[in-house]
Amino acid sequence: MDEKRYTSGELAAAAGLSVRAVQHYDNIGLLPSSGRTEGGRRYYIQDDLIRLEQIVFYKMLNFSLAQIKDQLLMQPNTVELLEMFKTQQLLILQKIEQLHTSFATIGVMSRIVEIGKEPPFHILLSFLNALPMNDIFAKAPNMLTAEQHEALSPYFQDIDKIQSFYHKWKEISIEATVLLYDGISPEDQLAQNLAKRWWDMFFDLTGGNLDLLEQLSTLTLSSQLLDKNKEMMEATNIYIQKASSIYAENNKLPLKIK
Amino acid sequence: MDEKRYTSGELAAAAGLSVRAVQHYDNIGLLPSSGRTEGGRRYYIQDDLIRLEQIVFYKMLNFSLAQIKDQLLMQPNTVELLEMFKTQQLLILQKIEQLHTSFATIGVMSRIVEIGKEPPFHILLSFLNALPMNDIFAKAPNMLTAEQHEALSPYFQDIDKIQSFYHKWKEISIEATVLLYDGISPEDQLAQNLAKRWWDMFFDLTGGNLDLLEQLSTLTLSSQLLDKNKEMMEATNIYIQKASSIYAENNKLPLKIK
DNA sequence: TTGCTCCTCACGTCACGTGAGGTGGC
DNA sequence: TTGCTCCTCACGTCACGTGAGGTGGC
Repeated sequence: MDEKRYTSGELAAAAGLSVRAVQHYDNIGLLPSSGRTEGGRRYYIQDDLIRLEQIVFYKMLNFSLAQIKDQLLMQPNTVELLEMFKTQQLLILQKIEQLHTSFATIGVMSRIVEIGKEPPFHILLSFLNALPMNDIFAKAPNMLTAEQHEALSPYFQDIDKIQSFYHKWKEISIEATVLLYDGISPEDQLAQNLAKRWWDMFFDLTGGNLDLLEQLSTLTLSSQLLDKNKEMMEATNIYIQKASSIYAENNKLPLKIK
Repeated sequence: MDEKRYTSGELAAAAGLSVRAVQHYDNIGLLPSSGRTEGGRRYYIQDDLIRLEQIVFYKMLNFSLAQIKDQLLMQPNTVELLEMFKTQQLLILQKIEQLHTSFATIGVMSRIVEIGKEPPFHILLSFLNALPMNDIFAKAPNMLTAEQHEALSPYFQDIDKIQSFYHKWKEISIEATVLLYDGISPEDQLAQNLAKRWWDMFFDLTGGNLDLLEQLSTLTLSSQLLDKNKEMMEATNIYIQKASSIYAENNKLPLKIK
């Protein structure tokens, strides 16, 4: 009894791919056809379709064809598989962080262009280079003092919360850098708007727990940076601290910053 | 008086690129050298460095070299520029969403592999295909009833909150689909754990405002899908509703779901 | 004169898309 | 016999990296 046979077109349709892609997978040995007809056409069987579905699935998880072929479909043991998954997740988080930085920076650019100013490319570029592009999730603990870490850990459980916090932190810092190099005073309304967002960011993280805010407001995420970039980060941090202090006083926030 | 001249190596170092990249930009006309020495070597002037910094900056914002050359550096007017920025931000959000889906799905895979099960590739793949891959930010309003929209809008101001909500929704839905096709009852502890996360997700969004939870819990994000995929989404939604109802009863949550 | 920098081909990367020109299979 | 599917080259995509073999410039 014969098994059901598929042409490459049928296989492609079933998996949502192009015929060309299926041919490509045959060529690189990722999904060899089960044989050829007398006329030289590829045919596939049921097992091939199952393998193809696994290929497509792993592709959607951002694995390369080489990884799929040589590692994922080679019956790895559980430990190896989990290892690959973890590595892949870290890579994905890093890409997400970069994209978020781009997103925020474009937002800043938009606001600059809207008010008819020339964007300070050099400053913005320095800032982007100064950002710790490595993932904050692995590094975050190293950026905090032990005291801060203890105070914060209950709020850093939820990965989305950390991300949200870090994204806001990045966005506010970029804008602060621009204001600073524009010679805008920390007392200016523009800086005070930033200061409000700064406080909101912390309120949001702690759910309004005031006890932690003083502790937290000393948080700076400058890590191992080039000296030149470090200087710029420091200057930005100081600027934000100043603006935040002024905001806290004016709005009688029940806390103070050194 | 001569201007300061840079060799391609100096320019590359100043911008953090390779010499090869600078040569490439010359070749494609993105950054033509200001001239050649008698020996045939490229040289650049101060203006070239400024242009290069703009190029590098836009590259970090995920624009292509072609876009940078033909659109961004061609002195576009404000409207055109803002248009490009907006488009780019949308593209970035879409990429982020895809990456988040991959991240969550790998998490689900890890948990399946950890308990020694065979991953249900076919099911997972169908689920991924059923997800509205287009950006939810443009589409979100269409997925809600007018009533839901009114109730939710105060909570959808913060883009990070929407993202966080959507990511959790995706993750829980994937896991629910797996449980469902594994024949696990909604009363099972595994499903009840999911139900807890489901409620937590809503509590988190509304900040604990109970009035909205009933309204919200009817939320389903199935949009324009293929019929086959729609069926699977519906089944998953019903499964989650069941598990959530049971959870609400058992834990005496002050609300009920139809 | 000795290193070091920079030069120009030209192929490789990654996952196919896109013709061109030909033919199998119902 | 007529369409439609599938076949094999082979080049194109994107932003360079990486040699190979040669030479400018201090």
